[in-house]
Amino acid sequence: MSPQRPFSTTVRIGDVARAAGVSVGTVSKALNGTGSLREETRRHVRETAERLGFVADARARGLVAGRTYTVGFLTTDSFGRFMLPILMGAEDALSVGQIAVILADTRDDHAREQHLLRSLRSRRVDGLIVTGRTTDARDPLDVDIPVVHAFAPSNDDSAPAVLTDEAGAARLVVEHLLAIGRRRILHVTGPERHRSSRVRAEEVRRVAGEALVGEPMFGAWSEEWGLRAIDLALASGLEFDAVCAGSDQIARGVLDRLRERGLSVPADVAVTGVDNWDVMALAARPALTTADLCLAEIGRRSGEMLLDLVEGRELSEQRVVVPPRLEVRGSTV
Amino acid sequence: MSPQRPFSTTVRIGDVARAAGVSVGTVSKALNGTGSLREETRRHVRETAERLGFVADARARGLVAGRTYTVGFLTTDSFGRFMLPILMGAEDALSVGQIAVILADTRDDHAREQHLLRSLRSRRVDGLIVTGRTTDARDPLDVDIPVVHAFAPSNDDSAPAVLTDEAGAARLVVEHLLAIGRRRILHVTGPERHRSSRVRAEEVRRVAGEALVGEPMFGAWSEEWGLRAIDLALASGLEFDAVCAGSDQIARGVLDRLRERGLSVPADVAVTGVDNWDVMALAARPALTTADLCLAEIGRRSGEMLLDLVEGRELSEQRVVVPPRLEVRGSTV
DNA sequence: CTGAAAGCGCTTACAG
DNA sequence: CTGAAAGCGCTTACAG
Repeated sequence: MSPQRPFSTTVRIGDVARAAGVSVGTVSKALNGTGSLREETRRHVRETAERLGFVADARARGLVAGRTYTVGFLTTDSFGRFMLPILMGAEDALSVGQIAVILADTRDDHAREQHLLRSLRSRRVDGLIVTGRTTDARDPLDVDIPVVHAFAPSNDDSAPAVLTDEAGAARLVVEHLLAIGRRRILHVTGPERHRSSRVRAEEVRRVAGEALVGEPMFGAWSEEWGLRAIDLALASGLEFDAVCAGSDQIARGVLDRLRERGLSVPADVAVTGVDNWDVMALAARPALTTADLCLAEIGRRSGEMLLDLVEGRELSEQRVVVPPRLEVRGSTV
Repeated sequence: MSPQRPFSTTVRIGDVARAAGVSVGTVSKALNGTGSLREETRRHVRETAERLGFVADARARGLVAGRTYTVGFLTTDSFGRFMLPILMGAEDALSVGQIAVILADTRDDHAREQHLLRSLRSRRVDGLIVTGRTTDARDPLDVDIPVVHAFAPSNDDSAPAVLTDEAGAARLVVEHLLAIGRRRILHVTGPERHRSSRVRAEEVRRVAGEALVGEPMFGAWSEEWGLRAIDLALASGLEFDAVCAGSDQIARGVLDRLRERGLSVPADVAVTGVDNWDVMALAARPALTTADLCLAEIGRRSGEMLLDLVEGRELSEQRVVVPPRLEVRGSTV
């Protein structure tokens, strides 16, 4: 008896066996529905187990099964807002397979990552979901268990992954702006060093064509940049009837400054965002039309994919791209 | 060999023993620094283990140790933004004790909670951190392992808990407003059914005394309510030189509407929030003075407390209240 | 100083 | 249909 549980009341399979007057093997079979037992025996054992509150020790079970029914959720840089829906989605999918998820946050620290990976190995997790704060690619992990990359892709293109459709999100909003008749679209987005800024800007350019006003304006993922970008655009005499912002935060800055400059949304200028971050998109005035990247869906698909991998099933697709969804609100219509 | 790891390369203690030419017992002692071995043997075994990439199976180890070095993080309602810093803080503290955290999100569903608790029991977690979306109290859990309540208190006052200082946060901002000479303070806060609104409002009333203008205005935790509250206050002819908002979101609505009504902040009216939610407080114009509830610290202390409990140490305090911190920015000075 | 054996709590062939 | 025994991968008294 360990010192930390002086009155440990945990009931073991032997206790159930004794109480039911059968062997431990019989208890195991009765509870797992395996072997061939008389229905009466099975029921009797089950009732006894229930009465004693027996729950089999997953460690012991896993020791012989060769699995732990546990996976690691590794975030390669610090654990931000975007992780939350992904994590929830993954947990959802994995709980179907009775799988628990262990959290590991590397804080962008290599030594810490090594340490966490060692800990996850020692726990013999069945697999890993790897994610990060940005959609920039990361180096592959050196582990010998199944890995699914979620949101943040791997440098190794063949690695199983569930990703956002960056270009698709851009296409969605631009096509919407064109559809409502806008022909002078300004693109204000995040830093050029981020892959998602570059990919989206490229797609905006491609889809908008002639309708793109000036060059994409790269800056920061902040409201402040949204404010400033409008000042810059107006100062340089650009004329536009729509702003396609790279994120909801940027879009909010854009909306606020347009209003302050006496421009009316959507009458004079239509505005779109990306993320569908409720706290931004719904509090915006008017509420923001935006592309939802469906992060929870990304988490869910990642969990399902990992489950397939762990259970040795063939993957239908090695690399899933989750389609974004357009949320139309007052900032465009 | 299980089907899902056809080429399982996992090295076991027996492999190390064979390679090093010693018994498994000796390997165990060498790696754990127990028993009495020749320094040379110890080193040889360690080198061999290192070379083979051996990492001991935590399940097997735990089976004899009577512990799993695993705890559950149970969120009693859905998993929101506030949970994130708490979770990160807890993970920080627990990783010191080599403890992994398993996530369990009940989604406010009783059946789901029961199911998750059963799963956590089967995994023999050493303890539980229980939290929730609001600071309203919840019914105690029926489990026989150590539990620490974080952020969301238990109905059982004697249960170990690490809590926010709701009243303290209110006191901090009101004292600050008084200190900078404001004498007509309006209090705009969340719904009255939330404990945190009530507790804070009571403290605002107590500390502000005569300086409180009208009654506390209960509403919602949203920017929209902040906007509307200012309209209501001005319409009813209230005069005030400060607004003490119940959250950063409310404060942001307040700031926006004050500006739109031509009032200058902080010259005419000073504004404070609660939360120090960067994305709100820093994007506010001007940046928001606010009380930080120090959620990461709450997580950290919860982890430490659980560690003490699990390892059978006496708790110095059964119930810790983490002091909030005032962040002074442009909205008041 | 080192090894053989028992045991942690289960499951699963294998006997009977 | 049920039980005794071996085994999963470790640790820890106990011999020697």
